Amino acid sequence: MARRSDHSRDELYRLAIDAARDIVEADGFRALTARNVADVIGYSPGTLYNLFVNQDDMVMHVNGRTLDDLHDSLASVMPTGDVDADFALLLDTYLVFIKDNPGLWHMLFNYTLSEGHEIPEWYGRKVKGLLGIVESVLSPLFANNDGDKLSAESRVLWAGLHGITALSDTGKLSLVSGQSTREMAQMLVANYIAGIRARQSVRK
Amino acid sequence: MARRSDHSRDELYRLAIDAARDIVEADGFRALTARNVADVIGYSPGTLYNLFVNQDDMVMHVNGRTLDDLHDSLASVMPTGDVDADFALLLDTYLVFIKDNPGLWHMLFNYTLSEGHEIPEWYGRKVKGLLGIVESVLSPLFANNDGDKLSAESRVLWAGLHGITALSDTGKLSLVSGQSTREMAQMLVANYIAGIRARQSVRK
DNA sequence: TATTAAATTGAACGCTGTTCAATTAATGGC
DNA sequence: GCCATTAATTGAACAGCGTTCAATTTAATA
Repeated sequence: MARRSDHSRDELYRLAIDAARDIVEADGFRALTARNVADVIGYSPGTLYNLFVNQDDMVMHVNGRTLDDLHDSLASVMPTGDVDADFALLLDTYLVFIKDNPGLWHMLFNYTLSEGHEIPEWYGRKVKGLLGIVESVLSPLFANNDGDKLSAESRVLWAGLHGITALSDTGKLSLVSGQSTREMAQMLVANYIAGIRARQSVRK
Repeated sequence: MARRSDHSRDELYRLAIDAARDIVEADGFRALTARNVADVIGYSPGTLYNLFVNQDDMVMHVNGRTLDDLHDSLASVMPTGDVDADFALLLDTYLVFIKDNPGLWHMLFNYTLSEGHEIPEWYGRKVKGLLGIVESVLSPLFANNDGDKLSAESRVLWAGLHGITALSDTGKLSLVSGQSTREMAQMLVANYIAGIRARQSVRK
């Protein structure tokens, strides 16, 4: 059989992405197979290869959507200028997003492209968008002409936070002690921001 | 055929782990299949299931070995009491280890257990050993009776560093700007330690 | 209406993890 | 030295995977 007109190409794309997201949230990203997605949307596996070049590509598109959603979440935080309070809220918003989308968040950072495949350019753009939010919260710490420093510090703090959430998520931090992910993240933020301020006033 | 006496069980275990390590370094952890390992050591795939309960278990054992090697590397750093200098050296030693064992390090943090499988207890013990090294370097910052604080701060800083190395490794940080992984890690360490000191002297 | 072009399928290929009956060799007891 | 037992090893088999592609069918075009 061939050439059904049940859905346009765009509709099909959306169907596939939505099905993929459901599968990932329900059963983890190891269950995200072409046959599973095809079953859910009522098409054959081969059809998916009209939409995506391969599995890596499909995962990247799902991850891209997750980055968009995360951006929307974080963008709801309106900076007041109080860096500590603003960042605390940003952090909690992030942690809520993780709690609400554990499977998708896990795939976002734990699916690894097969050898030789590079992260697409549009993906980097989405990451930059996220970093922009972090920068907007951190910006009161820096002079207006210090944009380079601002973005560098933002990236480092963002990456540092990722380390805590990532290791907690995968259980690779031996979280035997009583401290929660949130507490650890708050410690990192507090010390890091205090460190920025301290090193600025010393002006070495 | 059966019951060759070419190797003892322990020898076989070592053969398998070594072969697995070679495969991972050569072709990435996606190439770490039972058949590939079996081919290298000259046994059949089934034999591997006498040594390991399944693929997850085998990967965990390879990762355990990597943690041991990393521990040995980092343990070569002898703390002088100068926290900044000691930690800088510790960091560089870590980065050298990553550079020398990119495939194994990548698998250590990017292989994810299949749904339902937990990280084994002995794995957590090895991680604790690593954290002990970090603590020994950071300890001059804290009073002798503040062991809890020391280990908490050590874990946070260690996790933060992991975020930077992990995101750099997978290209998920949009490293467009000029700063290298090393520079970012140094920023994190510098600010974090400065933050600890600053917040201690303020004693809020 | 005839022709072209696009979409869809399902079978096929080679790979994967894993299991297990069958086979063989080392071991322990006599 | 022989026999029964036990343990190790195999390879075939199963179900699943990503991916390709000839064949088919329909929509769009002329």
